[in-house]
Amino acid sequence: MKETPTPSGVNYQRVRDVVRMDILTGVFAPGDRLKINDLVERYDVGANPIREALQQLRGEGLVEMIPNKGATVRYLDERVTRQMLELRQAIELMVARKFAQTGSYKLLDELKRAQERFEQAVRDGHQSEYHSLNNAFHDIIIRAADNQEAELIMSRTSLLIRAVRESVGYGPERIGSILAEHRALLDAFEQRDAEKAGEIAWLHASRASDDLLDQYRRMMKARMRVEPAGQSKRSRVPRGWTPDLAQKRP
Amino acid sequence: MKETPTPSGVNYQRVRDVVRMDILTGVFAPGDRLKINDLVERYDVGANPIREALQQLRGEGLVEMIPNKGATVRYLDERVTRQMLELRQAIELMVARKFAQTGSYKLLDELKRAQERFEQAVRDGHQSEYHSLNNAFHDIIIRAADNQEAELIMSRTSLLIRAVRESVGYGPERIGSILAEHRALLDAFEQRDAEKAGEIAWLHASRASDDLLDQYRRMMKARMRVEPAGQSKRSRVPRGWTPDLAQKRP
DNA sequence: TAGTGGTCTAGACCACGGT
DNA sequence: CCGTGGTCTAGACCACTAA
Repeated sequence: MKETPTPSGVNYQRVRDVVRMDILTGVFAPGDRLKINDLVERYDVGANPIREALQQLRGEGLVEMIPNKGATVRYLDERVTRQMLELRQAIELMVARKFAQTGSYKLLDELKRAQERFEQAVRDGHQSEYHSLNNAFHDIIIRAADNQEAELIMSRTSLLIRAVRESVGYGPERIGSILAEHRALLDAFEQRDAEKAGEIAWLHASRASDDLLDQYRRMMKARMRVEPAGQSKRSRVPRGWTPDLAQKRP
Repeated sequence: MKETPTPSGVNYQRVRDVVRMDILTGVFAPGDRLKINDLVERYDVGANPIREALQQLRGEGLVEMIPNKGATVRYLDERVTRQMLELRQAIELMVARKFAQTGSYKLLDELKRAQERFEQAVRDGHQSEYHSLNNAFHDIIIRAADNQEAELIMSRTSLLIRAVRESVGYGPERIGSILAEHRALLDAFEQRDAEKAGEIAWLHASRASDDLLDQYRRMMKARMRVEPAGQSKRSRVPRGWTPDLAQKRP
């Protein structure tokens, strides 16, 4: 038994990790209030580790906190989703350029093998593996850029975007173009053409964005039809709650 | 008869804001330990608001925290600085493309006026205004992108990079090319040429990066000469530390 | 005005590093 | 194994809101 069921470390880390997981697995839905007392009971620790965990998750963009009002699971509206996707697009372009310029042949080989595995899975119709194999491909490129700041942003936004993505999966025609775009990217890398690689990555990310935003809108529309007023499992949102949390002091 | 000369809000926010300011104004230097007890005394609050403030600053990238070891002001080595500059470069490209595509003529006018003010200040030799006028120009472009995520990253990294930049200023030849690059960017915007605008912004950011990293290395070398090898990053804080807090109770 | 729930303090607890 | 300093708990305090 090498796997610990609960994360290790000091309490505020454990709470942070398990709340993060609970948010990402849908135990807490977007908009749900995260009350200190509920969490105290749920995780059997005092209020302060809870508060610190929530502050950290706020820093990760998973949670919104308002002084004297409390924390809620961040609600991703279309605008914020678009902003994240644009940011990812910019980073994808940057790391692609950098890979074309400085990526070692060893990494290029690794990338080719990742693509091979992806294509094989598609030929075999193993849909459940698409997402992780696609991620594996992009991770190699990103990690090669030696930019932890960018990596951090990519992984954080991945987590948030996964919530939207996980319910729908890829359409069959989209998979085909993903593979084609990856191959074009590999070509550009092999030619050491940074600008071309960047453009392909940019376009690739752009198509992925359009795809995801499409699905997002479809999801919203369906949800609206089925469930006019959402009510979550544990903590209910107070009546008259407005999802407008974006208020900032200029 | 209660005044609030210090930032308002709940304690952990006040502490966060004032510690941030103290870091950025050099009261706390990179590598300094931020001990809970010192801060408790300095700001006259309990440990927990301090801890929460530090957790938030950690999320902003200003502070490093290690469980059971404490917090230190984040030390920006050359690698991290480069990573931030690359990230900013990617974002500059993205927002420039977006401005060329969707920027209103009103904003374009605003941008031209900002550039005018910048050029005038250079003609008049008002060096102290260069930095803020340059920022003003770029801010217009970034804000037009309607991307709070990207804006947040730009402003956070600005704060961190300012610490390196503030000591040196711009060389006279660099200022000339900055102005030329801005004019080229304005041209591309006017032609609505997104790709060209992106490339100019990319190159512009690239030159700024090289410039800053150059100065960074020069600074390090000078520091090394003054303060040779000695003890490494451990125990950088003198024993009888206790900063002269003349500003504790104004 | 009572209730709910976020915030803060005092002090106990405990991990680590030095001697 | 003692001191320093980070972590956590219990409970008081206080902001907001519903009645």
